[in-house]
Formats: sequence, structure tokens, C-alpha cells
Amino acid sequence: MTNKKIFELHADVCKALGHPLRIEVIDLLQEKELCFSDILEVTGGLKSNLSQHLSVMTKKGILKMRREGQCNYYSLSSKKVAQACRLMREVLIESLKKQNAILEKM
Amino acid sequence: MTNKKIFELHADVCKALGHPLRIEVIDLLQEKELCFSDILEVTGGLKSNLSQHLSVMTKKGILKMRREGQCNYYSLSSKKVAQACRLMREVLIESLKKQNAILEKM
DNA sequence: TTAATAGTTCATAGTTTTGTGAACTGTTAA
DNA sequence: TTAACAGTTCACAAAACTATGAACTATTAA
Repeated sequence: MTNKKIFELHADVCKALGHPLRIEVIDLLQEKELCFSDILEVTGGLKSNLSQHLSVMTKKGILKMRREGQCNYYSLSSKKVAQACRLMREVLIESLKKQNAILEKM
Repeated sequence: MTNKKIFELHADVCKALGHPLRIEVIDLLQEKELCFSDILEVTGGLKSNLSQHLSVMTKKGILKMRREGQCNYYSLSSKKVAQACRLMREVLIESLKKQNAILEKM
């Protein structure tokens, strides 16, 4: 597999983290799996919209889904997803702090 | 700050990882800082395009930039960026392996 | 001062992503 | 078998993102 192809696939997986609703879902699923309607209840919005976002994350390998009776249970495919997400949150926090420090100097 | 606002900012930072060229740049900067033209030499493409991508990553707090003479040196803002990126690469690899295993069963 | 180097900014056209509501599928209960 | 529930898929308009080339800015060298 060529390097450029790896970068593309890698970016695709990362891209699946790049939406507020999807970040919220990853946050929700840190400890335990939840079914679609549980997630919808927390996040709000249209079910079609949530379904599409979950589908993207599942296709990109970030989430797993299993069907049980009428319910679809979603969970993180790996703890690495949660870890990566936490690291990026820390990067955000550091960046906000830096901005704040700059503002206070003014 | 509201939760929804945090999710938005967090997603913004993650979104900055979601492009093949930007992944390639993060890969390049893992060990040492590089100046614009060094990066351009490796990645290829138009300088205006690279400049815009670097600008996005810098604004989102993923990269730092310092000017030295005529050269602009870019580096990762934190090792956490590289770590998160590596974790997501591992998620990709695992996902590719899984897909492959499914294909081999057929 | 002029030219060259190193890179940024801008305008824009093309592509991708997103949100919405309606229609659809599969499972369970009456 | 019919209705209700749980969710997915589809079509489409609006918004965001991307690549491109031209114009611009800042620094250094001649």
C-alpha cells in the first residue's frame, strides 16, 4: 500500500472524530455501550441525523454495532479511540489556556 | 463554557487531523521542526495549498510556528498530537486487519 | 534600490459534508 | 395480520472545505 493511500485512510479515520455530535457520542460511549435510542435521548436532534453519524463512525472503524432484538447497541471499537480523543481534548485545553494567557497580558 | 461549545471546539481540533496532507505533515514533524520549504519538498503540491493547511493546523492549536530570517519553522504544539495520531493509525490498522479477515473467510 | 527568496492571502470554482423530512426495513406485541 | 416500535436509507438544499493561480508582504542579497 502506498504512503499516500495510508495518509488518506488515516485521515478518513481521523475525520470521523471531527464533528461535535460525534465527539459527544464518543464521550458517551467511553465506559459502556449504549443503544441508539439512549444516545438519541442524550444528544437530541433528529434520529436520521444521528443514524447517519453513527453509520459514518462505524464504517470508518471507530464504532462497533450489535443488534439485540429491536435495539442496536453501539460501542467504541477500541479503547484507543477514547484515548486519542482524550489526548486531543488536552491539546484543546492547553491551546485555550495559551490563548487566555495572551489575552490577559493585554 | 457549555458542553456543546466544548464539543464544537474539540471537534474543530480533531477536524484539523482529518486531511491526508495534514496527516503527512504531522508524521513529518514527529521528531523535529521543519521549515515550510522542507515540508513542501516532501509533500509536493502548491505552496499556497500547503500554506493554507499549515495555517489551519496552527490556528487550531496543533502546530506552532516561529519565524527565523526568511524561513518559517513549523513544529507540533505538543507530543500529545503525535500520540493521538499514532493511536488513530493503530485504530486504522486494526480496522484494516478486521476487514481483511472477513474477506479471507469468503 | 532593485531583484530574489520565502511564504501568505485572496477570490473563486468544484467537491464534500451536513441537516432535514419522507419513505422504507426488520422485529416484536396485540 | 396488523399495528407499533426502533432505526436506516434516500433525495435534496444549504453550508463547509479544498485546490488553484494570481497578487501580495517581508526579509535578504546584489
